[in-house]
Amino acid sequence: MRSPSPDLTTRARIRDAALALFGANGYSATSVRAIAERAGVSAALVMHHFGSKEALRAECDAHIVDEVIGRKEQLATDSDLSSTMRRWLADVDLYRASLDYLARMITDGTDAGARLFDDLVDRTASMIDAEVAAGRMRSSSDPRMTAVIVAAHGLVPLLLESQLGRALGEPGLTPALVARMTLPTLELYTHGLYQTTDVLDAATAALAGRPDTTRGPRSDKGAGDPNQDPDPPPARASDN
Amino acid sequence: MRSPSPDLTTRARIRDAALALFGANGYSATSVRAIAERAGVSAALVMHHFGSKEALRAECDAHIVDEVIGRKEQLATDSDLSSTMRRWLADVDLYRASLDYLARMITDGTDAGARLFDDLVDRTASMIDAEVAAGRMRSSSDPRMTAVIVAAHGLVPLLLESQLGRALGEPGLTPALVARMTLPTLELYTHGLYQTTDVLDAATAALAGRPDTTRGPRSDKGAGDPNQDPDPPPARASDN
DNA sequence: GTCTATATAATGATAGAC
DNA sequence: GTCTATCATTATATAGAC
Repeated sequence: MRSPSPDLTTRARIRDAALALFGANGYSATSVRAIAERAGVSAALVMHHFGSKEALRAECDAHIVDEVIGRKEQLATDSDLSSTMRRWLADVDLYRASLDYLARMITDGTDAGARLFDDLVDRTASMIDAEVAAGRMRSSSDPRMTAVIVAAHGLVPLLLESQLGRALGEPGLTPALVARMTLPTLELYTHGLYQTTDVLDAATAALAGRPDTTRGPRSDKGAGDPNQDPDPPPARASDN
Repeated sequence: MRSPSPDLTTRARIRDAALALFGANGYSATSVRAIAERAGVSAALVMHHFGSKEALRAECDAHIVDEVIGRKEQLATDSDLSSTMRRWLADVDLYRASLDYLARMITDGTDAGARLFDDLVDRTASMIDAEVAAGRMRSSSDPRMTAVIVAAHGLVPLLLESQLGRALGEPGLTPALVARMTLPTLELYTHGLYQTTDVLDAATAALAGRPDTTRGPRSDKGAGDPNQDPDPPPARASDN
């Protein structure tokens, strides 16, 4: 499973070793010694090159950001988080270390992770704006929030890599699973999930003020899909 | 920000302190000493009660699972992850520690986290099945995958708590933001994002075999929304 | 049950030889 | 640039007094 360590400088080999271990086990669960061992050098050499464990992490952050923004990579390619993610996910096994590290950056609350996320949201917002202007996407009642939600949803394969894999009977996120996600995702983004506008109408009415009048033989709370029920219709309390 | 430590047994106070610190900083970044200090006891007492740091973690896991499944809580309430999440998110500030810990359980790849996720997926699948049968939701081309995706999307506020907050100009995930997410989420689940079925049709055709015929003046890859482009139409390579 | 004191191991980091 | 040897600190965990 280890990369056959190509022809890199020692410094780069150490950085890659750190990146892989930080990504797999987290920053504080990874010791400088473990990184050194994986890179095939002494622990002292790691310190010699980077000064401190924290500085090594910073260099990993910077390296991943460079990879995502594509400062090196083949020049023609798109150069944002979502397109890089798509490219990496298409060859999950090859890029697992980078994907894992990226996921930790975004969840661990580092500055670099925050910048990546904000950039992703901004680009998503612009993209949606353009598509709406072109008549290809619907406009939302809250474009900024919608952009945030869509951006966040796109990160799900990254954040839940192993869970998605296991829940679908595979050891991890395999290329086959990534491909299999495409259609259902597009279905969701094309038709939604609900057959009718009942739930949306009820929520709109509830937020507008009154408990909603258009409700028929309400089947009770569907019990499912998270982020529902803004505040479970106050069982007629305020206006009665 | 600390809970004024109510009238709990020492053992429970230690467990709550551990839960808060594990959730906020992660397991390996949290020392037994720090837990002891927060609980107002000696480090030795922590070991006396739980035997080891790892055992303490196990007890935290078990406690959160109990809270989620609702073994104690008010009896009438629903008792699964998604309804508990909804309840906790409605009072984010009060339940932040539990929410943070839950997020780590699910991403850290522990057994307990895996069980919670699988349970969430199963319940989501059942819910969707029932709604589809009742004519309130659309059926998917891949129900299992759709259930996994919907379940995963529901976890987003948990996993990206701080990112969502910051990207929307607030210090964290506030109750106001949680409420603000409802409508755009329902819009997405009701109408989708795309105005037309073009992208979905193209993907369906591409996956079916040929590079798709129904395509008009394709505006090029929209560059946005992750999980798109199953394999970017092979720029006529294989069939030519 | 709760503490102080301590054992033992691992950690990040430094010194200095080659 | 790279190593071995070592330091100072912190970690988990134990012993034993109260």
